[in-house]
Amino acid sequence: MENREYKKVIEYVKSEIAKGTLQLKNKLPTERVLAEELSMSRSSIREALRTMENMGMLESTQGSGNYLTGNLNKMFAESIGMMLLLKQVSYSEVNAVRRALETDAYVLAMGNITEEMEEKLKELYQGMENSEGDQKILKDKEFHYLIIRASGNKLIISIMEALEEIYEESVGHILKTSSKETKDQLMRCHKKMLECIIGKDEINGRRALDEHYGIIEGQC
Amino acid sequence: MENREYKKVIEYVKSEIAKGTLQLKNKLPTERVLAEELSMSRSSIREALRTMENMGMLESTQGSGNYLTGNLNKMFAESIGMMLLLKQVSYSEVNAVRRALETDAYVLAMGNITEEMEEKLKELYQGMENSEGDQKILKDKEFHYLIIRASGNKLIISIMEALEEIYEESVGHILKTSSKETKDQLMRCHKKMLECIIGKDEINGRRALDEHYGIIEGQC
DNA sequence: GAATATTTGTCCGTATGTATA
DNA sequence: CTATACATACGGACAAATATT
Repeated sequence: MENREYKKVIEYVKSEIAKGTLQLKNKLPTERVLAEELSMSRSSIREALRTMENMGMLESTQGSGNYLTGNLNKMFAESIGMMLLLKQVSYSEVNAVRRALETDAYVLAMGNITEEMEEKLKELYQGMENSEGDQKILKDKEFHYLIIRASGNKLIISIMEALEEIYEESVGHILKTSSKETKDQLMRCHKKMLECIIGKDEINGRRALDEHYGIIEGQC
Repeated sequence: MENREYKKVIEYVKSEIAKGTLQLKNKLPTERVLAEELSMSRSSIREALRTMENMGMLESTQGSGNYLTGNLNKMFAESIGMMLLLKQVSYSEVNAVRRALETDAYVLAMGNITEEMEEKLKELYQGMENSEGDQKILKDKEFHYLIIRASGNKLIISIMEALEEIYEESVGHILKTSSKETKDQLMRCHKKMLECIIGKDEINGRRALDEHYGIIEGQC
C-alpha cells in the first residue's frame, strides 16, 4: 500500500521540526493527544511511533512519553546488515565503501588535525606495536576512528561508525588469524598513515590507506 | 526501552532468512499465526511489521499478506533526509560523501565498462550538449548514474540512488541557475570524464570528477 | 461473474507497569 | 506514600481489500 495512515504521523513530526516547534530532546504530544489531533486510533499512532523509534528519530519511555532524538546512524547498520543477510551486497562491496569514505576522511583530517590529536595518534600507534590480541585490535580501531572523527564530516562519521559494528567481528577475525608477515605489513601502513598525516603528504597517505585496504580485502 | 517485544518478530524473520526457510518474495505467516507462534498480541506483531515495512524489508498488502522484499536503500534516503532536517549534517557533507563514492565508482567502472556503455555515454554527452533545461539535467543525471551502475558495486549504487532523490531538486536548481560559464566548465568536466573512462586514464579522470564536484560545491 | 472465506487495516476498551509530581 | 499521567500490551470487533471456490 501507498496511502498509509501512519505516514501522516511522520509527516506531522517532520513538519513540526521544520516549523521549529519541535526540537531535539523535546517531548512529543502524548499518544492520546496525537490520536485526537490527527483523527487516528492509538494503535495507528503507536505503529508510527514504533517505526520512528526503530529509525532512531525518537525514544519512547513508558510512563513518561516520546522524546525526539536523532540517532539516525543506527539505521545504516540495520539496512546494510539486512542487505548482507539477503546477499544483496557482499562484504567486499561494503569494504569498498569503507575504503572510499575513510580515504576521503583521511584527506579531510589532514587539514583539521590538531597537535593533541597527532600526539594521541602516535600514542595509539605505539600502543599497537607494543600490544597483542584484543588490545591490539582495539588500538587499531581507535587509530582509524580518531582520524575519521578528525575529518569533521558528520555524515562520514555516522556511516563509518555504523559500519564499525558490522565489521567488528569480521575484520577483528582477520587480524586475529592473519600471519605475522601480514600484521607487519599492516603496521607499516599505519606508520605511513601516521607520518603522512603529520607531514600533510596526501599522495603517499592515500597510498598507505589503499595498501591497508588491499590487505584487508585480500584476507576476506 | 531496550527489551521491546516487537524485536522478537524482527529476530524471527532474520533467523528464518538465515535458515533459508524464508526467501525474497515469499509470504510471511499471517499476523494471527505469528501472534500465536510468538505468543504476542496482533497489535505488537503489527508494530513490528510496520517498522520492517518502513525499513523496506517487506510489503504489506491488505487482504493478501506480508511479503518479504529487499528495498533497504530507501532507508538511506530517509535517514539522511532526517539528518538534514535536524541539521545534524549539512548538504556540503552529503556532497562530500557523494564525491567519495562516485569517484570510487568511476574507477571501478573503468575496469568494467563495455563498448555499448561507452557508446551510450557518448550519446548522453552529445545529448547534454544539444539540449537545455530539464532535458539537459536529465541527461546529466543519466550520464553519472550509468557510470555508477557500471561500477558493479551494489552498495555504492544503492547509496547513490538514495542520495539522488535528496539532491534532485538541490543540484537541479544549481544547474538551472548557474551562469553559462559554469555550465561550460561542467561540460568540460563531463567531456574529460568521458575521455578518461574510455582511455582508462584514472588520474585525469579523478581530476575531472574532483573539478566537477568542486564546482557543485562552490554553488551551494 | 457471484458468493464466500481469508487477510490486512483500523478502531476501541481494558489491564498493567512505569515515571512524575 | 499517594495520586495522576503515560506508555505497554492484550483481545475483540468490524471494515476493506484480496483470494478462493
